[in-house]
Amino acid sequence: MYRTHNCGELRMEHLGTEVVLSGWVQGSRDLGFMMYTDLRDRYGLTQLLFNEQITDKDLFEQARTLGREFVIRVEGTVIERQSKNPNMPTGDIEIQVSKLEILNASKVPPMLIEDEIDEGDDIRMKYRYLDLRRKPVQQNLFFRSKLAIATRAYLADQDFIEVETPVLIKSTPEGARDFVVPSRMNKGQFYALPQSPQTFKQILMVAGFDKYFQIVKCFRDEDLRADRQPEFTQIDCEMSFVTQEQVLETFEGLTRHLFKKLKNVDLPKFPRMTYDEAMSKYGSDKPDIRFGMEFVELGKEELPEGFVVFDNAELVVGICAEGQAAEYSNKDIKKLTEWMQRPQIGAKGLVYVKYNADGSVKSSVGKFYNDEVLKGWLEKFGAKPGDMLLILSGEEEKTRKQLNELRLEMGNRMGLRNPEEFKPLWVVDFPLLEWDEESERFHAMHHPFTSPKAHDVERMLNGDHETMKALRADAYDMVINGVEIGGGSIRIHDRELQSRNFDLLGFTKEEAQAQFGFLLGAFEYGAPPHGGLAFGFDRLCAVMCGQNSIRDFIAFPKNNQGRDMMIEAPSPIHDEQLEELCLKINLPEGD
RNA sequence: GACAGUGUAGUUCAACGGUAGAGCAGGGGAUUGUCUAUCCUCAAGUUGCGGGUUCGAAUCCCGUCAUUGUCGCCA
Repeated sequence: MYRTHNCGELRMEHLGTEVVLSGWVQGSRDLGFMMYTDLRDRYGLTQLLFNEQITDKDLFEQARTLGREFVIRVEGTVIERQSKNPNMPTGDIEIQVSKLEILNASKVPPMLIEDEIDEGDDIRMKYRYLDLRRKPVQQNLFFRSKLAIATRAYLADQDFIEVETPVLIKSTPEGARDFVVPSRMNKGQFYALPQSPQTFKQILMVAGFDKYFQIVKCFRDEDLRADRQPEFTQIDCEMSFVTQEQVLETFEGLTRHLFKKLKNVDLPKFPRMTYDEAMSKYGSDKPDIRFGMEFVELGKEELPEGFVVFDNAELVVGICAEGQAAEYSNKDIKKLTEWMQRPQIGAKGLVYVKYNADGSVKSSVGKFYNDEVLKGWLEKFGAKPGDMLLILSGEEEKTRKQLNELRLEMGNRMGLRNPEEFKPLWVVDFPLLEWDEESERFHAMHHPFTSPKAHDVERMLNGDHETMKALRADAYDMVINGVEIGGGSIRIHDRELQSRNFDLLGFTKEEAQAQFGFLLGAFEYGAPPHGGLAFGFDRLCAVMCGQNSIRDFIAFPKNNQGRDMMIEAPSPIHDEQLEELCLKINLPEGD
């Protein structure tokens, strides 16, 4: 037998008990006359004692050979510590070891298995099996497991059925780039890995399953970020005979349940915000509403002519940073301006107006506007003495986007983005279509099966180009703390409307038939009204734990280049494999 | 594809253009209750790689690779 107890459970009540423990050597403290060794497993740490006066001499010498991360099995007696450690759950007891067996020695590990993570990502990923021994990383994965189990339990209780959908499916040109898999039996042809089970879940609705969910891997071959992996997990859901309202209520219920169950947090009813409101107040379709600092636009009446930059701007808009007037010297403003001018943000400049504590006003555009005008701005922004306005101008869409970045940065600097605080909301009424200047055609903002709002159907069937841009969809996103957690829509279940949508998206009848014929076919045999959504499961884990990177919630994540540093994938394959698949590698020049 | 940062001992980081050094880890020793023990001591380097400038390069320049973050991209 390897163990009678784990390394986290022994207490004073076990005094005198003969126990067997197995685990990893965390480290040893050799005081000469006695030696302490910490034994670790997933449940905790237990101190082993080797005592000159009691321990057999050979056993003591054997204990001295133990190195970090050796796997050992010990037999011994639970005894009370003479000097207790109140900081550890097992700190009152220790094991007087009578027998030690080295199950497996270990090389000196390249990193310390301690809670504090100091190493760079590359070494952590290369030795992920060591990194995963760390408590904080293990806790993340336990959290993820509990979240998945709680999700299944909740949805199953609401009569959802979990159905697995295929991983080898068909490539479609819409949306993200597909990962493709060559088919040996169908030479020259390829499967694609699903970007999501979208069409399958709709088919399941046509089949009458009514309420479906799946915790499922999805694949997108796009560039990566801290919160984006090439393979990631969704809680994918679909329901029949529901309105948008019922979908939102169902999954707001799920989210509230998960926060209560895993974080003991009672979330309030989620506020709703239209896409247009989110864009005009926050410059983002995923606003972080843990703090205010909402956008305020300056119109013609507040902007007498004189400052040519503002005079010619499509939009002049700013935020009010409370109590920051005294915090920013000219030099700080200059640095902030340079930060805004980085190519990633691309602002041309940044205008400030300081409302000093003594009531005086100072501004970078003081030359162009008198104090009366500036005070008018301060009033419009609701500024108090001590506050500072930060104002941008330019093309409408770009300027909003830039100000969003500035607002978030100021929120960070001012400590307004508390990771322990959770502010969810629904963003609703997304546009149906998005005009793409490059390809000069419409893209589906959500996906090609998204239903327009009922009152927009008529306009969609008959309207002109500008009308199309203004169409709104029954599409919605759940946002928590500025992170898009999930999104979905009511789908089109009417074949005519779906055809029109494909039309608008620039599909010919033949293309639509070739890509989505199976779904269109299914829709001809009685498709129920349906809709659903998908949550980014990795992101939900990270947000609930107040972290930005999803990598620490994935057991074996990939790096920025999409490489698995531990198994060293992707990798070349053998010529025989290529031949079997009728593939030839044709690298571009220079590689 | 673009921008920025990083790359030095196993690891985390220092080092004005002038002898590459410290903490942790590791080896050896001391140590009568430690708990990230402590103290003494030893060992450890292609400064990512390739060029260039210079009397002299970890440091400056060019290229390249790796890595992180961001933009583009991600219906």
